[in-house]
Amino acid sequence: METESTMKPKRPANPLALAVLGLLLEQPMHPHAIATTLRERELDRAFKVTTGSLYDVVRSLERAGWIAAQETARVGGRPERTVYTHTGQGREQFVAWLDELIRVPAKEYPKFISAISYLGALGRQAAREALTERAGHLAAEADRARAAWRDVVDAGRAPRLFMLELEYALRMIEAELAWVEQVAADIDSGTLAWPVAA
Amino acid sequence: METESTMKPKRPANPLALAVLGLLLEQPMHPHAIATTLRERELDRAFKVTTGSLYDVVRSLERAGWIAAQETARVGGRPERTVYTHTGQGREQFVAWLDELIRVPAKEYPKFISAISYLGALGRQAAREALTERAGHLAAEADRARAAWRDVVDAGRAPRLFMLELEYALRMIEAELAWVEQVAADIDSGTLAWPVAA
DNA sequence: ATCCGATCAGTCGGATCCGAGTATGTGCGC
DNA sequence: GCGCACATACTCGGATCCGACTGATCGGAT
Repeated sequence: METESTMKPKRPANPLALAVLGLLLEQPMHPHAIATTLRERELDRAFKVTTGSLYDVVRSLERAGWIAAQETARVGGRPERTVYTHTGQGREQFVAWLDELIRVPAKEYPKFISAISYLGALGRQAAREALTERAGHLAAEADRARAAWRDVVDAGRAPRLFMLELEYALRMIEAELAWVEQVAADIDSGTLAWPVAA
Repeated sequence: METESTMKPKRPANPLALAVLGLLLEQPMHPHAIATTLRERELDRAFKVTTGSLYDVVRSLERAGWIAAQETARVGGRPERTVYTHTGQGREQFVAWLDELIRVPAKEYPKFISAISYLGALGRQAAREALTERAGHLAAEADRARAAWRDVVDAGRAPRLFMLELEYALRMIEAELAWVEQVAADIDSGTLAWPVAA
C-alpha cells in the first residue's frame, strides 16, 4: 500500500510534453498557440503534433504540477482560451528529462526493423524490388534534408545548433540508405543466400 | 454515408500483429505460445511483446478475418487455450503489409530527435557530458550486437538472411555513435557555436 | 506428504492516443 | 451586403495499449 506522498508522479510518457514545456519556458501560451508555433518552427518534424494529444498532454502536465493555468479568457464568441505558464518544478523537470533522453538511448521499435525480421517471406525477387524502391525514397528524402540544411545554415539564417536535429536525421537516413543498397546489391550478386523457397 | 461493404477494414496498426501473422503462417498456435516463441527467437528485439497488447492484437486480427480461432481446449484446470490459424486472406495481407513496410519509409519519431531539438536548453557543458555518456552506451550496445552477430553467423549457426535485422540495427547504432561523437568533439573544439546563454 | 517457486494462460481496467467533429469569427471577391 | 473559404479554439468518444493481477498446475527439495 502506497500513500499519496510516497508515490512519485512519474513524468509524462509522450515526448510532445517536452515540446510543450520547451515553449512554455519561453512564454505563456494557450494550447492552440502552442500547436501553431510548433508547426511554424517545423518542430512537427520531431514531435507528433495532433490536437487531441496536445490537450491531453497539457492536462497531464498540469496534474503533475509542471505547468499551471494562468488565466482563461474569451475573445468574442469563440471557445475560451486557457493560457498556461511553466512552474519552477516544470523548469527543473524539463532539464532533467532532456538530460536523460540524451544520456541513455531509449529502446525503440522502428517499423522497418519489424519488416526486415520477415524479409525472407517476401521472396528473393520481391525483396530486391521493394528494397530498391525504398532506396529511391530514402535518396529523395536525403536530398530534401540536405537542401533544407544548406538553405538555412549556409545562408547564415540560423546557427547550426538549431539544425542539429535535421543533421542527425540526415545522417541516419544516409546510413539506412547505404545498408539498403548494400543488401539489394548482395541479393543481385547472389552473395546473400536465400535459404527459403522463393 | 458508407455502407459496411464499401469501407475497407484497414489493417492493424500494431506491428506486433505482423509478428503474430508471421508465426501463424508456420503453424497454428495459441497466444501464450506465440509470446514465448517470439521471445525464444529473440524477435522481441524487433517487436514490443506485451501480453496485454498481444491478446488485443489477436482479437483485432480475428475481427479482420486474417486469422481464425481453430479450437479452444482446456488441459487440466488451467485457463482455456484458443488456438488460431491464419486464413487465406491473412497470408495475402501479410505479404502485402510486409511489402509496403519495406517499400515506403514510415515517418517515425525517435525520442532522441525530440531531445536534440532542445539541446540548446541544456547548456554547453551539460550537453557535452550527456552526449559523451550516450556515446558510451552506444559503443557498448554496438559491441554486444557485433558479438551476437559473430556468434551466430560466423559460426554458421544461421544464414545471414535471418540476422539482417541485427545487422541493420548495428549499422544504425554505429551511425548514431559517429554523429554523437562528432558533435561532442565540436562542442569541445568550439566549432559548434552556442548562441544561448550557458 | 507438502511447501515453494516457476510456468502456464489469460483477464481487466486505467491511461493514452488521436481523428473527426463543433461552432464561431474574419476577410474577400463580386 | 452576401456567400464561402479559411482560421480559431477546443471537445468528444472510440480504439488501443499495457502493467498488474488472477489462479491453477507442475517439479523438486525438504
